Amino acid sequence: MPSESAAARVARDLRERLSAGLVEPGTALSQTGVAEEYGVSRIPVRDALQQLAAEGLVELRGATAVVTPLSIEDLQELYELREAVEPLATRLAVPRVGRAALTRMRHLLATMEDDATAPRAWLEANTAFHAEVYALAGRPRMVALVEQLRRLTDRYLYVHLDVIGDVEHLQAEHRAILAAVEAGDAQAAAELTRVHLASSHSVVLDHLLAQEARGRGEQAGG
Amino acid sequence: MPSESAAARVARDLRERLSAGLVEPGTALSQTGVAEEYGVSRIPVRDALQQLAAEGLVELRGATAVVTPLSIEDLQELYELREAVEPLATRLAVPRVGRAALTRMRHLLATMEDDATAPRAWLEANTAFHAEVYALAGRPRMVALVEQLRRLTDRYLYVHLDVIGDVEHLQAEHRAILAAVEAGDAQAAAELTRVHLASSHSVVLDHLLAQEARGRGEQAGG
DNA sequence: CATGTCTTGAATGTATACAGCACCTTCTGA
DNA sequence: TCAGAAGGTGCTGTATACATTCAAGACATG
Repeated sequence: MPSESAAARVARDLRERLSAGLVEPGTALSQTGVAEEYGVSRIPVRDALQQLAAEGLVELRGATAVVTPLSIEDLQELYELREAVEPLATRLAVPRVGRAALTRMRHLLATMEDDATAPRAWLEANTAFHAEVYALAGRPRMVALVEQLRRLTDRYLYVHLDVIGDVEHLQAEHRAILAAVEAGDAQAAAELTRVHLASSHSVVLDHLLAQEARGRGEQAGG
Repeated sequence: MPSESAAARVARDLRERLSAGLVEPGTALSQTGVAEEYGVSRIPVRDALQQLAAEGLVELRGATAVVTPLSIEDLQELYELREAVEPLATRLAVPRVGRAALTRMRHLLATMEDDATAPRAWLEANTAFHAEVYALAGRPRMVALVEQLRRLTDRYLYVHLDVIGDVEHLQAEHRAILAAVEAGDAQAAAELTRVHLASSHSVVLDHLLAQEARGRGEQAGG
């Protein structure tokens, strides 16, 4: 057995590809096809797909696994859940945030504010910035849930990669969150996190709606 | 293929047994052993265990799956999550609650208040009572999460089955929730749900602590 | 030309088979 | 008697093989 099982390898790679939106939502992932693609048998693929299904990245429609479709309702629900859980995780974590985490957060903030940072790197820094706080909540299930929800929303973000990093008020919110965390004000940090999530939701939703309207326009015009 | 796959059957049965606390937490569930027990091969068992691991009922410690241990910290975290999500689901669902659901809820309330109801039946009615509301939230992911969290907390409840149904203020809270739902007051219903969860948490925690103290006493005395 | 049926193919669910690893037992030597 | 090594036993991960089911397409028929 290699250092990592084939199932884990397939799951990790597929998870990355799916949350980065590299596979069209609605695509059927046949066990046979995935197995051939990764050069393994169907058993580890079954394991991987099962896990991804549990994480919500694929749906088991009857027998076959299909990449979970994107929808405005789903996006809404995901952000509702995040707005419920992430402020809570923030509130629990703030009293435990130490010097080292704050240093790393400042670094990540600087990376995000650097115009030279590519959109994809911006998104990764953004994820890491928030994860720094959550990791200190000492709530393993909560952290796992937050990561899972973030991966699911990432699929919506990657569609609009070009614009997300440019939204100035998101950056301002990051600075405000960091300030509250530094001040040890858990309640404020939690509320700022909630507002920040609402902002993100609104940014993505706006672009999604605009895109949809554009799509309809083209359809009607062409 | 039978009407239901072997993997689904094993998963459903194991899930039931685990959330009912019929298997000692910490027990290792070997694929081979479970396979023999259900008279199937290891492949469907792998699928089932994988799914249960994703639901948090078992932990994959290295290679083997062990029944997730119970702990006061875990109970705390589970209730923190439930208190974050269930009031939200309630708030979203209340405007959609119709006549039929209210009737069923009244029935379930009567069942719970009937002294002839056995503890286990009480717990099932309790679950169904709350599920009536959540199901109408129109949030599939949220509902799945709530069910998952409830199953995980059930493991703690079943340990103290004999006392849960006797706590009068839990019954009173149910009546209050039903009243708020009937009145269409989403905000009140949500807040009452949060309080109700805090009550449940406290009831279970008290008994868990008492049991632990008793255990220590016996250990010290014997 | 539309429609129903049959056939063929592919994909899944599952069983069996094999290889590697870990832990435990046991035996040997000091 | 105790420490250490050798063997065995049981587990997992994975590949291969087979039965079953579902779907699509071809063909006959009204």
